Amino acid sequence: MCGRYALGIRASFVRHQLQEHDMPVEDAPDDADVRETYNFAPGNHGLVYRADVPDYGAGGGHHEREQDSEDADQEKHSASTQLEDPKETRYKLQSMKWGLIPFWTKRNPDYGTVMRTINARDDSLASKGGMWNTMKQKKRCIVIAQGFYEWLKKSGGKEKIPHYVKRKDEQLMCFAGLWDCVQYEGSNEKHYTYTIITTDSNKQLTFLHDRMPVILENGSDRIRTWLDPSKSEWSKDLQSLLKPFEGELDCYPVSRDVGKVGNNSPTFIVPVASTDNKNNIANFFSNVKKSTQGEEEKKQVNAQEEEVKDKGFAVEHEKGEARTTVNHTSTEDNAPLPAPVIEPSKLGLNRDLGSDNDDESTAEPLKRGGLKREHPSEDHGELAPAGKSLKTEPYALPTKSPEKTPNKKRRSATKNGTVKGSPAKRTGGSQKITNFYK
DNA sequence: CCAGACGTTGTT
DNA sequence: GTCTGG
DNA sequence: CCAGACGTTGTT
DNA sequence: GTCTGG
Repeated sequence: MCGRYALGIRASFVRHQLQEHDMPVEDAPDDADVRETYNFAPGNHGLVYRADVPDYGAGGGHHEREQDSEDADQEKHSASTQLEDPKETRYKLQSMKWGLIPFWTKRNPDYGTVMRTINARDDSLASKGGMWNTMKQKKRCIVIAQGFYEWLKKSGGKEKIPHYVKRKDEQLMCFAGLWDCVQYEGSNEKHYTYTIITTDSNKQLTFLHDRMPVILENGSDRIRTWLDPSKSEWSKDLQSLLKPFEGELDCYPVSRDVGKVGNNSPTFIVPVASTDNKNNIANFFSNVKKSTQGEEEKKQVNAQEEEVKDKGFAVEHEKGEARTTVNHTSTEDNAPLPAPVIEPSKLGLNRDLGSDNDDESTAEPLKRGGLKREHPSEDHGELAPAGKSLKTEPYALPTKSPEKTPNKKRRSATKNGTVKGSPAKRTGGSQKITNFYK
């Protein structure tokens, strides 16, 4: 649950929104350090809101390296200083990578890859030990999103229909989360990562799934409690915050295209046609026209909807929702939240942010196609992805010399064993092989 | 003592 | 790092 | 979370 | 089926 969400807004906009909700932001990352996308996936760099406390383990903190004791002392000191005066606590937005890697991880083939740590169960936090132990005391945070996706499984799990869930008031969605900071052996680079806490679904969403992210009310005392760095010990207070969302949310089917991670479009958070979807565009039109028999109407409606999409006009329009008139400024960038107007040229455009993995294995410059539609004929050819000409390239990639050992064995990321060869390998340059198995 | 796990989801 | 299992 | 790969040799 | 990449 909650393995994909929408963050099609800029850090600077988020900062503004938070501050309007009495959530101060003393510092924020550059827009460029955050993956601004309607299709935010694990491994991407997202936005985390947290108390500005020391990283502690940040570099391991307890590693036997360098000025360890000096470091620890200093951190302890500044920590206690802050703990004594919660009112002086500063809060900030920070860019972090989704998929938590504990500070004690030794090397790259990380925990996040091997173990799935994009989520943390509320009940796992309740129990004593475990890997969340250190983080739940001093590294609680809020993960910022516009809303999240969930795939409804139909016909025995064969069919998966993506749904989008957002707040009714169009405000940012605040997930309860945990963060950590790690420095791998022999490196000075800090890696900040986070996880989103999940709990049981509320009644509204049980039809979709049995789990949902913990959503805290913007600017609420609950958020303040959750982020309060002076609460450095796990308590009933804190545990009791991790409950299913009590308010009502918006939830509706969206384009299947969101399933493919490379795709990105503001249409992903817009309702898609479906007969039992009250919010969708098709029904909007059918209400206007209110008439005629099924098939014919359907066709027309669909046609109109496509039209709407292509024109870049897509609104979820109904019951006079109070829309907080937002940065309508430049058409240059993605408009905040269910965009009233969407730049046509923006549709189906992948923002060229490159790979969002900060590992050494980054960069996959080619093959960044546009949004694939179900009806390719609609392509206006307006955007020809640069680098389409694989022909001219000698190789698909300047692959790092493929590791000669294709065995599955992975070196532990948490222990020091003696293994020769470079750590962390990914095999590149693979071609397509069809149906070997099965 | 050391070695190894430390997680979630979903599917069966 | 911390806890559990052998 | 979903989509997509799932291989080797030898040559550059 | 299972693992990796995004």
